Amino acid sequence: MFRAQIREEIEKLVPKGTVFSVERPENSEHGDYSSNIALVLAKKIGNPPAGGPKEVAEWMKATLGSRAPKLGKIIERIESAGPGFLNFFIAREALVENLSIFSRRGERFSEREGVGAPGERVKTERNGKRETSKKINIEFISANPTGPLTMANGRGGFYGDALANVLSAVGRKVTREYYINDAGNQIKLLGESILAAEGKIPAREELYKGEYIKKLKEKTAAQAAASLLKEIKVSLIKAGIKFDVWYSEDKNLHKKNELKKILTFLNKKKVLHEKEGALWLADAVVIKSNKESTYFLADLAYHYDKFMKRKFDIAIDIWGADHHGYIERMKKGVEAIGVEPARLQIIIMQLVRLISGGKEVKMSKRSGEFVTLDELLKEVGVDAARWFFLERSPNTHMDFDMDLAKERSKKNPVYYVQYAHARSCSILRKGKPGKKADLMLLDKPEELALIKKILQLHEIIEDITDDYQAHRLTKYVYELAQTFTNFYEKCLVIDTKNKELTQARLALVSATKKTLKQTLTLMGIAAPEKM
RNA sequence: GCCCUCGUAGUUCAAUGGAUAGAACGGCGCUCUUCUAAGGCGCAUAUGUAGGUCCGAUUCCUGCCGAGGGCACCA
Repeated sequence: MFRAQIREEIEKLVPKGTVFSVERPENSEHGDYSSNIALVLAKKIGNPPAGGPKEVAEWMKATLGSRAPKLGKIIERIESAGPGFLNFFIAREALVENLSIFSRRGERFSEREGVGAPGERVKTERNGKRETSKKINIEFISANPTGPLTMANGRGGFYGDALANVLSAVGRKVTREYYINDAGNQIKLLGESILAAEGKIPAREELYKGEYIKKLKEKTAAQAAASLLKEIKVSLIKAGIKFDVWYSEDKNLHKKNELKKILTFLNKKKVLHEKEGALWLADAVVIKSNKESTYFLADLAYHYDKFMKRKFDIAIDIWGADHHGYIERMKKGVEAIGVEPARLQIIIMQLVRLISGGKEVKMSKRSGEFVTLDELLKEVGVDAARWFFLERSPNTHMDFDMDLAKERSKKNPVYYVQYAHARSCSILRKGKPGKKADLMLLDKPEELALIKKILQLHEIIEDITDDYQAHRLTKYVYELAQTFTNFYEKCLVIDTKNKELTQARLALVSATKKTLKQTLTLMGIAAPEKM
């Protein structure tokens, strides 16, 4: 809200296409928002007025101050500072007004409203276009049904789930999808692994081992895959990860002859060529010399289905780090289909190292030595597991310390945040906020800091909508919990000697509680009312 | 050998090219006869290395060192 408005007003004054920042400075002395526009502008034009960044900043300050009635309401003052920054200080009236609008809203997001002030749609893509109606397909986990989900699948799983939550919260039409590789070589290997475990055929290096294979005896490959898929679904329910579509490679592509159709389509486009008896698209094989199709061809058919048949505007694929080499091929593939490659967004989740007893636990799905998602959840709980995975940026090679998650569970940040929520509930049990609180009574630094923090959720959501960096949620909600706790320490909420102030503070606590719960809900983490 | 990701405090991680590089855990010292002490306050400690671009680099580019992962007519 504030950030977008400041940006809009500045844009009116500068040449079109000028790239500048409006951000929250770390140091509060630098205002609530700050912009580097003077630095950028001084270089581009020395005019008006001729001079360096500082002069430009002074000019911007004066101009914004007098020409922007909209800003006049929300900005108390503008300062030019440092090497040429423009610092904006939000007026208390504006904070209070927005908090009061915010307080009247329900606890859940409404798709129509988006997040933030009611009636205000989230603007995205930085160019201000309203794109809330975009259809987005988000495909994640998609582990082969050749074994149970591992804890590493949890990382992409929780991340994808939270990202999907955020995108739906701003009104995107989100489809959560799990692609089931129930055709091809892996399934064949699964069948042979069972036979080998039964001693019917000799064991080989590439076959799956592990205890779970033994439990599948007597089953055909297809039966085993179906049974494993069922287990995967149960694990996902336990993890609280929801899917809208379970897309079977076998049923939706192979059985429907889609591979042949995509081949014909690509042939017509003349993008395929023959080499050494195989058929290629760029430097990847689509039909092997033995006439079998490759996984890549199936993936082309799958993405054709996503973009052309089901008409998704954006497809987000969340893959493990071991697939990074596949990105370029896939991008070229969708381009060959006739889809702008930017519509395919691939997020790579780096590998997770599991640390137990101070040592790395080596895992390998094929050898059957791995920690399953079920085991992880049983060990540390869903909330802690979600928190730790969501806390990290996708391209961080993260360590997951089991002992830390268990032993120090009381000091886990997730409990700190949940505790803040429980504490706010406890206060609200003792005093109910009335309808008419005079929020202008809130003027202590701790109160204002808390209001600002609450109103920031809107911007966090907006940022995630732009760049899919869902790990911002954990950082934000932790800061919110800290800001609230700080307020709690300094400001007595229920004060029998001052009923007006009590009402105002109760309204603030109520807004905090809602915001904590909303954010935790986006992350799929419980917000307990008592702890 | 080629490609991708990463290298920040004792540890695990933050930081759209911006101002004094933030947290948490661990360490040390304080702190409650007010609504949840699972709390609060204070202190110490960091950008692997050598260059380059820029008014400004943890961020972009190049070399080197180190860690992980990919380099199949597997999926």
